[in-house]
Amino acid sequence: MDVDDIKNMDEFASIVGISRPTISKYFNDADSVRPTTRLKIEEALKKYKYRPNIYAINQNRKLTKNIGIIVPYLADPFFAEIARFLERRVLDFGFMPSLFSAHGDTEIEKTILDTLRSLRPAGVLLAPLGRASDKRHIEEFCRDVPTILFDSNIEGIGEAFIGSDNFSFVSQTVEYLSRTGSTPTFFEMSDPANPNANKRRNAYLAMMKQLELEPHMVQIKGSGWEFEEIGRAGALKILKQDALPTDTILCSNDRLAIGLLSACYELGIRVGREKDSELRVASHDDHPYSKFTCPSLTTAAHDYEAVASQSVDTLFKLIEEGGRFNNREEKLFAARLIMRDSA
Amino acid sequence: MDVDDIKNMDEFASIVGISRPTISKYFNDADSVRPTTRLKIEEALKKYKYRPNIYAINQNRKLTKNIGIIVPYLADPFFAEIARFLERRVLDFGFMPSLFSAHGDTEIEKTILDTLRSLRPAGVLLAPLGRASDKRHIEEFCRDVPTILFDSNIEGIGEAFIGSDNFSFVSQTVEYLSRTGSTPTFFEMSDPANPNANKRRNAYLAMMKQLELEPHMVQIKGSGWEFEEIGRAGALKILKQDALPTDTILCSNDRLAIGLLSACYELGIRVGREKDSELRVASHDDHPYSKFTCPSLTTAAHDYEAVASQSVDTLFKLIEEGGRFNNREEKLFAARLIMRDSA
DNA sequence: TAAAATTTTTTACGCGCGTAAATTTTTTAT
DNA sequence: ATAAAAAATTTACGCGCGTAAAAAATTTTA
Repeated sequence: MDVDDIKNMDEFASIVGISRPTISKYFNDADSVRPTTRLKIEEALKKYKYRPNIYAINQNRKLTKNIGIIVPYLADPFFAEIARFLERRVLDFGFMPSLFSAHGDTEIEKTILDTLRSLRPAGVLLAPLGRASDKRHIEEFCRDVPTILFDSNIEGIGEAFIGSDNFSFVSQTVEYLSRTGSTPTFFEMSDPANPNANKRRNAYLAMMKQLELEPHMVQIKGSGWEFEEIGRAGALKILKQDALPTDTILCSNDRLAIGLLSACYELGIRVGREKDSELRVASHDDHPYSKFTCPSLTTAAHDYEAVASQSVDTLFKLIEEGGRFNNREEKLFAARLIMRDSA
Repeated sequence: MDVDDIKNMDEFASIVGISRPTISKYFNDADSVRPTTRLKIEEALKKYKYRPNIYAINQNRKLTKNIGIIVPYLADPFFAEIARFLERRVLDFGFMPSLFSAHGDTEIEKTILDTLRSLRPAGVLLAPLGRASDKRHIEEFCRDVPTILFDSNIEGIGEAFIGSDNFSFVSQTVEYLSRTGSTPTFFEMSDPANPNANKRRNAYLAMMKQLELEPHMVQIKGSGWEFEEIGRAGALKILKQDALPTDTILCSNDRLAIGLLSACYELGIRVGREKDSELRVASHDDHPYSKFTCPSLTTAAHDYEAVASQSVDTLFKLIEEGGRFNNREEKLFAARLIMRDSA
């Protein structure tokens, strides 16, 4: 008989013939009870499919089994992808991920933080908006909830930061481009909201200096998270003016590059590393779509898996240690150069 | 003084000088208390920033304020986009959205359903995987939780379905393509997991019959959710064999088209409606990236806003009516033809 | 100003489970 | 076999809030 009108743990306990506290213990850690009783419980579980009430559980536990995951913009496949890895890994630890997107909006990010606080999560993985974030708000949140920052760093906020080593990204692309052709011109937004963008700019300048090459920058205007459109509009303007200092472009990120490549196509500018090409284009991130641009995009790839794993592992280490680290760790992962047709 | 060591509603009540049941009433509906007391509560709320414990609330309410949102694949920007609209609208109703992605996996979809059941949500918005879904599992879920299906229909499951009118999509593209050039060949996966794909195929055949044109189909192999890669691989094969019946392609969806366009580019096949073009390509969905393909993609656009609004509105109507409709409504929205450069 | 209607308070109980302490039972080691 | 260790049980309390019913206070209406 498939009876599922079991209302509470008491009823279930009396059906199994085991006391409620033991059942409770089982649900907190299945290995903490004797194998024979565990078997009895699990057999009964299949017949009667009872589940403890989540709200009653979390009301009494000091620590819930929730892990908050916040990304700045989920419509960006890059974040959707990393969120996927994070979710999986959180589930592996037997915790429950809750995914939120700030949709590029400061107020939404704050609201999410407030909401999350009331969920009393065991920990939070936060990729902040960046410059648009309300730093004080985040800081206050981090005082109450064990939080790991990823992707975008905010100095001194959160118990640790896991991200990508922007210098590794840019040094590889710059080295490759300058070795195989003319000097790369750096293509970016003039006033980027993301801290990685600034680090990439600095890395470009440092790398050019190191190679004793003259740096060139093209900075386009735009705000918000519609990077493809910004890149496209900016590129159309620059290309029509014929204002490119060199015939090689290094984009700050792939989404700008996607926009730039569409502009090149529209203007009939051949992009690639072949002889009849007028322009080479490379970029950073290995965006899920960079394989399908025209031509396919040479780029520096994140190690999604590593960043996600390290973030989650660090968070659980943090939780185990009571929510505080003695010193704020920063772990950065190197890039892997992906050679495709655009450069 | 900014004191926030208020532990429970009792403490807060005594600080405000109002009884706890009244405070409780206020949090359930701010308008249900006298304006003067409401003011008193809200002033105190600013000073002491107390929030009722979410778990204790939901334990005793028959109905929580949670709304589950499930999409099949969040790394697809189409779903990320519609999820954004849904979240916003749910928040407007004063409810709390919880977003989940099945990541294209049947088991994950089932797990999400089980998880969601234990969250006792007031209602659920579900875009199922499609053919890969465990129909019985979903059906069982729908018996317990008021559920609206969107995007992908499963006959008879859920209290209503909100989606796009595939015939409207395909009829517009077919009509346009056949009027302005040669007969469109339908490009699709041979064994699509999504029910919309089947409806689009049927719509294509019906429309061709209506126009008294000979239908042509190119069906490529592939499974999973990496549609761009599938489209690209399939297109490379077909194009290399020179096996296209006509010089106009209508893709079942934009993601396949993105892959196809990258294959065309690689093979040096000029796509567009200009005289020197060899191929015209059109598609359906108005994917966020279809504006940036090379050339930009002529497509039929979803009314994201309308589908999202209607879905949420219908869900709340359902909740108000106690979780059951007398007859299962199906509401379909027409497409809008977006003319770009590819056809 | 009194009566009627509304709001608030008081009182009291229950939700489903965590958890601690003391006791009993079962398992493992000697 | 007996002692020691481990696991399970019993007992009992608390978490923070919803909610119902009755009484009291306030506001509105006549």
